[in-house]
Amino acid sequence: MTDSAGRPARRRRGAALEEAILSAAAAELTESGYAGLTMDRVAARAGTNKNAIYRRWPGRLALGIAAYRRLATTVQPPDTGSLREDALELLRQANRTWSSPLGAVLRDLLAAAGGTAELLGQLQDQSGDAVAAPWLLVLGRAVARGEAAPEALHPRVATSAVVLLRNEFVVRGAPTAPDDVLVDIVDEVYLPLVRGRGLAPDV
Amino acid sequence: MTDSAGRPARRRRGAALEEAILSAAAAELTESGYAGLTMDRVAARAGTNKNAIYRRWPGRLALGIAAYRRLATTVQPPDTGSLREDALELLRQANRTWSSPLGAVLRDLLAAAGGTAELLGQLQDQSGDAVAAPWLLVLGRAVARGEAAPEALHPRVATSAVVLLRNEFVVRGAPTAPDDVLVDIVDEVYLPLVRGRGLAPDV
DNA sequence: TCAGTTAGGGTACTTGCCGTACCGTAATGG
DNA sequence: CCATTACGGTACGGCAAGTACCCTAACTGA
Repeated sequence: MTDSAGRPARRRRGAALEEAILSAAAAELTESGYAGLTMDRVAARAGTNKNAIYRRWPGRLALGIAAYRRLATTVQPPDTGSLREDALELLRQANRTWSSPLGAVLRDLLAAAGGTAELLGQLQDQSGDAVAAPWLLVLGRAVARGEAAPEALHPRVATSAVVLLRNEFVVRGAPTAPDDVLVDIVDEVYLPLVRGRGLAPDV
Repeated sequence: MTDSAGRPARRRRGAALEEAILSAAAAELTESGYAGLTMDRVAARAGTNKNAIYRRWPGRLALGIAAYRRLATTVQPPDTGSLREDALELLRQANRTWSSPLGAVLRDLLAAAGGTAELLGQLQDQSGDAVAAPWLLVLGRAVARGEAAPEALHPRVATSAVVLLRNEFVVRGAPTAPDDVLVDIVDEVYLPLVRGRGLAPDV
């Protein structure tokens, strides 16, 4: 016996079923966003039912986060030899991510997690620490080249550009940030910040 | 005839009814947050029914935004004579706002508006432009005192501190940001940024 | 003053989705 | 080969958004 999709009647269990559920949830997430991620649809798409889902995840949000994790792409740290170009490239990558449908998903998940540190932590790999690493890498090279002050190797300083960019998405409803904005952030904020430190400590 | 709350049986219309609805919605928002803002409860609390609400606002989100606007407090720009203290005070005000129940409401509303520029614009008065003004004011005074470079009078530069603080709330689930973080933002990012500009234009 | 019009009030209903419960049965492991 | 576990099917209960009607109070202007 096979169903209409040709799925064998063989009953899946354990990892195989979990894989099918996550895959279906990820597909729903990309097609319809988090708002369209309903338990019924995921179950139907995975060829199973809600029991199997609730046995693995406590609710819709947890499933959404788990499904998102397999969609998130990792950042590729550039190495152009110029801090300005490296920073712009990182911002452009971030801009592409945030302005893609996946960016909307991530924003919805962050909002749904809304202060639940436990769940937020599972997203932080993609939105927090995983973001800081490439910036510190790029900035470290710039420091070695003398393009930036060593004091700038500070997580908050290093990631300030991408935080400012994210603000564009949160406050403006911009579907995508124009390249001007990225250039502005780099030239008006980021480069002056990482270069011009240690000027006059006490004013 | 009066109902159990003592409301006169006189049927309210127009502005009076709208006021009652907004007032009820604002109360629900403060007590139960945006998640607890249901049309039925607002209608019951206002002593009316959902018809009157839907005749004025297209949906729950629009009502939530309208109700939020009457809860939002305006920023009081400090003038301590020191940019560092002014900036810290502005950050502390922002920190109080974001960490209050109202902050959670604002975050939920921003998320629910999620890219709808039209609705987002109605919140922008509270989260965007209204934020920039006091920072530019404070920074303008600092420039006059010689505490900051004139080039720093740029909206993106002037508001960078508060944007970084907001990031703490979005990424970490922190209910409130420790004062250390505010000091860190001011000393490690903001002051170096607004002071140390115009160092070496071409590197 | 008195129709005629507008806008509230009351209520019931449809739809959608989360989360739960129950039961029969296939898969698995000893 | 049987006991146990986990999946499939299905049916609910609950809640909230949004819609549809109908009745009636409040306003409007001739």
